[in-house]
Amino acid sequence: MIESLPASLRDAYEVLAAGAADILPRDGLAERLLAAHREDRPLRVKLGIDPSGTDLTLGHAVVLRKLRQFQDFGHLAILVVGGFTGQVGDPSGKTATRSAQSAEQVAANAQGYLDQVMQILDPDSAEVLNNADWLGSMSLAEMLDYTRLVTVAQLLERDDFSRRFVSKSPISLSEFFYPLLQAIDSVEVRADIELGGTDQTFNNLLGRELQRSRGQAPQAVLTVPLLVGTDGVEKMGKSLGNYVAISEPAAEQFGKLMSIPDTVVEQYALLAAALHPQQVKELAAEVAAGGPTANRAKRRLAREIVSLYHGAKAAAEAEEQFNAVFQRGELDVQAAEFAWDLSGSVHLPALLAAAGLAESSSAARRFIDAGAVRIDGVAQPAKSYDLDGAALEGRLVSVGKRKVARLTNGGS
RNA sequence: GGCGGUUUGCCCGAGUGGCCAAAGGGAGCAGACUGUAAAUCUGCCGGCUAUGCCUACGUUGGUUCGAACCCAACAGCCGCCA
Repeated sequence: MIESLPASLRDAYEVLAAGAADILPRDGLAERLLAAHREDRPLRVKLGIDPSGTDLTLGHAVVLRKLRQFQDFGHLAILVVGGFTGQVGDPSGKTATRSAQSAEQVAANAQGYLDQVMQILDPDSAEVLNNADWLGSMSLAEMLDYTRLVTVAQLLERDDFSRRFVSKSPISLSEFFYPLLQAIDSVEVRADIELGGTDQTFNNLLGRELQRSRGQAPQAVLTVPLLVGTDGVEKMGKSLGNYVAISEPAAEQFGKLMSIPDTVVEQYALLAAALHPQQVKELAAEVAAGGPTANRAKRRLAREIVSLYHGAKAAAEAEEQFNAVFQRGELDVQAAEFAWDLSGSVHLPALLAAAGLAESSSAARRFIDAGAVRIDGVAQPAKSYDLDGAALEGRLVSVGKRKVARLTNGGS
């Protein structure tokens, strides 16, 4: 199948298949690409989204980047907002019943969420639909008709359900409906392909069944893997503090990306950047070479990713700032200002805590004693907690290499 | 419903009446080295303008000059029985 693709589709296939955790059925993607080519129409590529209030991270962005690639090859992104399913709560990967969101909450979250999503997608070839529009008005008879296509045994095969079943923790009937509802979406939007994380595999495959029953060509399913966090071990997530948010300043992103372990550079290049699979291979080889070559490769990766969200110019500036601060050991001259009463004697631990450079004044003392606190780059001696305020005005105070503030006189 | 066990800091886990802000490990943070990578070494890892004070060992109450440690009740978790 893949071999039989015309040359013009080969490259598209290579790019679109790159980084996928799974493509089901195996030749489904190639088959759909061929069909679109034959019929001279764009593919309808579905992605279900559950707007949450949070900032998008590079982890969330993986599947969106994949969708963007489809757009770049002329296909149509179909975003299905879970206005209805959000009220049910996705049981995927959960070990307990998930708290459902009200329709109002979903709507409130949707706008800010979509704004972020559209930084990655091309809004001109994206359709945003809300599944409340068809699920909300569906008759019970119609619904029951769909339920005939799924058996309980099938549902129980999913490991999140089976684990809960075995351990006798409750599974509400509404949760059983979730995969079905999501599958009905595929019928409604006539999806050619559905994207999702690996945890969505079951739901997405169910879409095929329902489509077939309604006389549609079953969608191909393409799942993407989870992105590992900047620590290189755990999955990227807010609670672990190992994430890079797409809305973060360029310099922050650059720095965080430079700190990822070598072992995950290839993964990031594949999943978080917009590089051709060929370029990813080159990058991986450079990292494996070690030394300065590896460093250059990682820089390139960081530049590529930062450029996606802030543009090439900002990425170059971020790298320059990185060089200044971490390579030449200069202080970040663009440090935020912090106003504090500098008349008379100043208690440094209290100042550091108030400026957010330390979590508490006790922690600030520890930093001072450890030699991590510098004033204009000069390490503060241990146990020296009280300083003359007049000598601090306009100075740069730093804790470690990342936390810096410029002091100004003010405050109460 | 009955009996037994268990509950310690971000996580794991020692401690069973004063020497306990609580061993050890992991994670994390800082310093040295470096490619803000890895590996390695060192220090820190409850709060407080601080040679002391305060809060903390599931919750509440009690015994005691003194409780993470003993007692009681309650709650959570685990096991056995019904």
